Amino acid sequence: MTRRLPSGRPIPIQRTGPMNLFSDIRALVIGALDAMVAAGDLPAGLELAAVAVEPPRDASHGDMATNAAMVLAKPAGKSPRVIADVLAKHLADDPRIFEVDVAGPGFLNLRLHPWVWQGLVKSALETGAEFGRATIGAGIKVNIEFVSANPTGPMHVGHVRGAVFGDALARLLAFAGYAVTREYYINDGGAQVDVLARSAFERYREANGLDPAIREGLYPGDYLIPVGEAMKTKWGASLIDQPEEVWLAEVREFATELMMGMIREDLALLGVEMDVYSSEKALYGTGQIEAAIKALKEMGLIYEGTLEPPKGKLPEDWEAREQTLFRSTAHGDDVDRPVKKSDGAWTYFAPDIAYHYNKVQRGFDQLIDIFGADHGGYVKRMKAAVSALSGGRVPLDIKLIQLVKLWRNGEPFKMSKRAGTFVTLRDVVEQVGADVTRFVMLTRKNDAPLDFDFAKVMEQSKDNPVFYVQYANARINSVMRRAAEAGVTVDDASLSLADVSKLDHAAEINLAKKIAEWPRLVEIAARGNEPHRVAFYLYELASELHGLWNRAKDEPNLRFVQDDSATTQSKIALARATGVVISAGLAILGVTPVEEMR
RNA sequence: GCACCCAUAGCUCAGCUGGAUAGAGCGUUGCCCUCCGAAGGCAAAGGUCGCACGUUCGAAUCGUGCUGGGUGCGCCA
Repeated sequence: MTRRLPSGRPIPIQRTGPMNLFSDIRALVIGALDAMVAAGDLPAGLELAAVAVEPPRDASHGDMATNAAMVLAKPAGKSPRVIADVLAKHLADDPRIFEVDVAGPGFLNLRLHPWVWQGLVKSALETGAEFGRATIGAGIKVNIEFVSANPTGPMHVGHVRGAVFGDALARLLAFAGYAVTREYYINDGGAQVDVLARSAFERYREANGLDPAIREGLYPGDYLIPVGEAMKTKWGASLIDQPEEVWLAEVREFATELMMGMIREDLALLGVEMDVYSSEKALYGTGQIEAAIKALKEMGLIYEGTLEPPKGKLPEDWEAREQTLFRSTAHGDDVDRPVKKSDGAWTYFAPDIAYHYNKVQRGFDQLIDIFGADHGGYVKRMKAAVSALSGGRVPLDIKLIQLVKLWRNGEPFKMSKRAGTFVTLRDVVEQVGADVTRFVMLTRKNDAPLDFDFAKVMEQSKDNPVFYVQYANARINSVMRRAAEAGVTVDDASLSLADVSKLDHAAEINLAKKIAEWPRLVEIAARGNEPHRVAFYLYELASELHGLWNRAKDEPNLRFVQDDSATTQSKIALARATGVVISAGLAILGVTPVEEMR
């Protein structure tokens, strides 16, 4: 039977099937509202942006709910019930709609025919890994700057969360249709790289058989020993008796480069790859800082002045001094910020302004910075600078990443170089693996602190969300193997032709409904720059699958593998569609799906 | 003193550009293993969403003011 629209026109066969059912149904609602305007039931020119179609909180209310009648009641000057009643009649004409009812203050609850959900299983199989890919990004060029750890040593556990978050956000936005650039800002222009050079020089003396003098304030880490040896290979003993002025710049560059090599390796261990590495040092002496400050000056945002001392916590050596200041208060900041120290040298903020100016000039439509929570004080001034330098065109979103609290043997512990409890990124990845590390780091909102317990994240039980999700995928693979052994063809092409109308049990439809939420979830997560939503969704999806599985103990007709091979195939299609979404979700988190639990 | 972040069940946390009776896991209590994988399953109890006003048809969600915790506040990066 050919399905027809209310107009009588046959519904065109969709090659890929529905993708985002929620936006499809929202389009249906908008269309119906337009028809109501045409029929004079609603005034023209209504703002429809607030009309939403969402899953109801309580599943007993139906499959989807729309608030259209309530948000339009006031502007239309009609009671919500009146609008809802007419709208319901329009919606009921659509072949996908099984039932519409008006509830509460004017909600419209929709129930869809089972074939809509069953068809979605097919869509997921046909589109495979692309299922859920969104277009809301519309090719917008977004730059995500993250990690940006100082190039003075290996990455430690404190850097891991930001690295994982940034990378997952990049993957998420790419999946949502943005053109994403991952970028690392190398802080190689400040005093800390001089300290690095001096520390490396002591290890160089050590490599030449002399006692290293690792004074207070130098970096004591062993990781500099190979740097000293590499210096010996390069320079022999020729630098040993030279004064610092002779070697500092050269050694600084040499050591920084080796540190960056180490950091790149650390990132690779986590599966993080940057597209661009930008150097702070490269901004000095090239006129870029001066150009950025000049641009601000031309807007009247740079002046010479004296800052008020902070109230309540007056530094002991406070002394009012005139400095070059950026009028960040003109763009939402609380006080103006210095771009030059009192001795005339640039503050750290100045090259940062130039760097963000550079990103704006490279043509990015949106900037995202990922900072540690301790850099919260920089948010307003950085936003002010970007707002000024882009003429308000380029939004800057700054995500602050809260601390990770480490637990071992049920006891919290703090990192300390002296106590030997300094935990490197490498330590973490080698102990628990990159997949577990990544998943766990993404099971919290970025602005909530996170507990990381080395024992718990490795635990193989349903209490561990990593395991729970991976186990769901393993179960899917397990039933597919069994089905194949029973002689059922289970490749995606065959499965997408399976008779999905056999999936008529409520528990099966519920799983299909959860799958249907995936494209919508991608959009919501991308809109808010919130990759953690993917992790929570995957947990819920896994939960639906496990629920169906457990239910099959009492109801054998729910088992994935049945005597009849056609029935098996349709049930495997559902399992496989779930697997497709789990794999797609894990790919956004940067986690490898496992096929078997061992 | 000021700014930013946080506050939801005994614990750890979700909660969708404001939506209906606020959810999950752990823990507690009670049942259940001949069953595609019991490294579990089913069910129950458990909440003035920190407090108070306000906006709204409707507030955990938005605004203001408090309380409590965290982070930061020129001459570090």
